[in-house]
Parts: sequence; structure tokens; C-alpha cells
Amino acid sequence: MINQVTLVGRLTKDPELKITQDGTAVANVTLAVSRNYRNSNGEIETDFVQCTLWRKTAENTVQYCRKGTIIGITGRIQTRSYENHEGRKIYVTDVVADNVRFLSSKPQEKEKEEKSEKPIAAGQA
Amino acid sequence: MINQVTLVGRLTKDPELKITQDGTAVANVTLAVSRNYRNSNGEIETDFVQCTLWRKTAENTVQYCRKGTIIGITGRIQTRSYENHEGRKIYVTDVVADNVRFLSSKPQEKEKEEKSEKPIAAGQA
Amino acid sequence: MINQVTLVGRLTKDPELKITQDGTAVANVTLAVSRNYRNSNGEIETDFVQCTLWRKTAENTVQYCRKGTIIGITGRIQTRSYENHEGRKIYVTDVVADNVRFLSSKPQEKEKEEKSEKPIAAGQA
Amino acid sequence: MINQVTLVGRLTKDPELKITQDGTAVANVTLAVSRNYRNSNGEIETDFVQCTLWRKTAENTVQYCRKGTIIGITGRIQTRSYENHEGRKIYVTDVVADNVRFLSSKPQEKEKEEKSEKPIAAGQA
DNA sequence: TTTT
DNA sequence: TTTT
Repeated sequence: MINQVTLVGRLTKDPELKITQDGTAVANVTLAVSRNYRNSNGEIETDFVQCTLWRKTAENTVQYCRKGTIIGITGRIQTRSYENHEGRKIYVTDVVADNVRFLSSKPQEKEKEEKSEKPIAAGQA
Repeated sequence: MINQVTLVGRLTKDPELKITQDGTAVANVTLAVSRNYRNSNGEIETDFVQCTLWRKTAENTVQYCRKGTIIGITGRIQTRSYENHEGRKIYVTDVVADNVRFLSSKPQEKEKEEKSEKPIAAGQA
Repeated sequence: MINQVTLVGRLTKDPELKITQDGTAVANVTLAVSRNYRNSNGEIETDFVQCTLWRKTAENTVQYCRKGTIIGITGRIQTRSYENHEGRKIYVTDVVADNVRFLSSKPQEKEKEEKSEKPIAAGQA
Repeated sequence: MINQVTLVGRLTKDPELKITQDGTAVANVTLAVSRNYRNSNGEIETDFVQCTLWRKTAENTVQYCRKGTIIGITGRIQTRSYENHEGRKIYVTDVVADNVRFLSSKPQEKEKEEKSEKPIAAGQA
């Protein structure tokens, strides 16, 4: 079957790197994607799409992007469900990225003091 | 910004037409989209993606498709939130269709007894 | 059937508006889309994709973009063929845009002297 | 930059496997993708999109598909040019596949006599 | 609260 | 929990 997504939008926050139990780098970000048309009140609405980035893609995004950076993501929609502490079933939908492109004109590299201690070296760029 | 989705999958149920307060036809369907690779247990997982179809697209899908029909959808990811009766904020993500294609080899027309009473005639096909 | 394209790239030239015989505005542009990986020589190659924009989409692109502007296009691949003056069949492939987004950080409006004489007013923006 | 294509259409011919000089399997196919609307003469037109498949993707397509099979392709548009024997520059556009899905209801395996001699075993499926 |  |  086919499941293909392309998004261009702005990061709603500075992205943060997490490490899973088995040592894999991951970043969960939200993309603010404004619509191309106005609603009945003349406003431009925005969709806030949750995205999951893995490995190098996560590391590079954390290193080179921050709140407000425009990025392009290609990937697929993923759904899953879990039971919360009240025993209620919660459904989650997000976009798992295959690829991320940095589209802001000047994605100035962030200068974070902890940079040299980053858990995984950032190779590629 | 850009927000573009393409899905091909199977309807998990017979689609049903609803009519909004202002008289617009709408259908909420779930597409079962199996992945193209096996997980670490050797299984093929499936994403269940909620989709919203409007007007003719809704009407035609209800008329020509049923549980198990393979359809292709192009559209965009939409997010919204509301407060449930407990005052908890609920986040909802679905795909709003621009276009639907019927891809099953023999999408035999359904013979439903209530067909002649359908609230809106199904034109296009 | 499904035919869906998303491109983000730079205009290779200042776009120009043409008017067809029946009075429709059209612009033919080429998008330079650099690839996300290096070839065996360590170089980043670029695809030069021909795109056709119609009506308001053409007019707005001509008004707000110039050589080098980053734009996003969604649309479909179109193929056609014709015989050239030597009787040889020529095959042409381009992308017909449904939608164009201006993604350069500062798409400063062009100040062209002939602006006030533009054949069709540019509404929307 | 972003360059993302999704196509669903029918193979215009039985696909054939070729082997490049360095031993890589490749198949060049054309997808007939009918449009979702009628032109001014009430006809449904069709785009014939050239696609290039590599390695396992090529091998599986050759093994499991034939003329008329409906397949889904995700990939990117690729452009290149060369000079023909008359010194004229020829521009070529095709879609390089990342992924291929077989969507015909009954993609019966082809029984070709040369099957056991296939240059590269077809694993995956 | 899932399709083949 | 939202970006410009």
C-alpha cells in the first residue's frame, strides 16, 4: 500500500534529542503548517503536525534547527494506540520522517555549550 | 506551506454518509494501509488512518465502495483539538481528502434498499 | 489513477507571463531541485524540472518571484508529444502546478517598470 | 530541496530486465496514468510516464508484473540531457522509483521459461 | 477500535 | 504544548 507525506512548515520549539533504551537517537517535533487559503472568517489557519525523526535525521535537526526554522519533511503517517493510566485507549497519529530538508534562508548553527558532549557524533550534516 | 498526503489502502468498514447542520455531505472513513516491510518479528504492520471526505467525494465513496475496497486518497493532514466532557483537551489528526480514486478491480456497485432515498443525488460517478 | 508531485527548488530565471490565444495567463518555469545526497564524485547534482503554471498561480509567481526564488509546487506530471518540422516525434514531460508557495525568506516584490501594464491584475497575492 | 512523486497506473508493456555494465539490474517501464477528469471533448486523457526501477525493485516488477498490471510508484523526478548523433541536445525526464507496490487484485506470477536462469535471485518478493 |  |  502507499503512504506518502510531504510537509513544509516551521518548528514550534527548539528540537531536543532523546535516546531510546537501545541507544537510538530520536527527536519528536511539531511542525506548524499554515494553510494556503482563508477560512470563512478570513483567517489563515494552521495545522500542528507531530513528527518523529530518527538517528542522523534527528541529530542534524537538533544541531541545525531551532524554534521557527522552516523545514521540509517527507515520510509516512503512523498510527498507534496505548492504554493510559485510567485504562482508556489513546490513539496517536504522527508522521515518521524519511528525510528532512532545512529550508530557512540562514539556518545559523546553534551554539550550545553542551555541544561537545553530544551523545552521538553528528557526521553527515 | 506544503501539506500533501497520498494514501492507498482498504476501507475498514462500509462507509456511511452524514449530513452536517448546513446540509453538506460528509463521510468519515478509516483506511488500513499495510506497510511495505516487516518489523523485527517478521510481521507486516498496518496503519489505520482516519480520513474525512466531503460532498461528491463522500457521496461517490459511499455509493461505490464498501468494507475492503482499495481506494487511493490525496489530501492534507488536518489537526484540531477540543475539550471532552471531563474538560480534558483531546487532539485529533485526520486526512482531509481532495480526491479519491477507486482502485479495487471490481468495485461492484452496492445494492442498498435505501438508495433511492439518498439525501443528495450522486451525479459525477 | 494517482499522479501527485511535490517539488521545492529555485527558479532558474525570472518568470515571464504569456497569454494564450483564448486569453489565459500561463508561465513556463524551470525549477532547479538539488538532490539530497552526493554522487560517486562527491558532488550534489541538480534536476531541472519544467513546470507549467496557469492563471492566478502564473500571475502571482511572475509578480512575486524572480531568478533564484525558492518556491514549492504541488501538481501532476503531464506528458505530451508533437512532431517537429523534420517530422520527428518529440516527447515532452512537465509538471502542471495546482498550487505554488513562495518559500524564500524575503520574496521582495519586483519593481518592473512595465508592472502597471500587466495584462491581468494580480488579486489574491 | 524536495522532489517527491507518487504514481498509480498501468504498465504499458511487459517489463524487461536489463543489466548495466557494472552488473546492476534495471528496468525501464512506462506507466499509463489516466486523469481524474474529462477534457473539453469529454474524454479522459492519459499521461504516459517513463519510470526507472533499480535492483530488487526492477527484479520483482519483472517477475510479478506484466502489461496492464496496476502498480504504485513513489520516487523522484530526474532530468538529464545528452547529445544525439546529429549533435542536437536531447532532454530526458523520468521518475526514478524508491518503491513499487503491486496493486492489481490478482498479480498472478508470470511463468517464463527462462525464470530459473534469472541473473539475480529475487529474494524479498 | 479496524482491512486483505 | 504551538510557528512567522
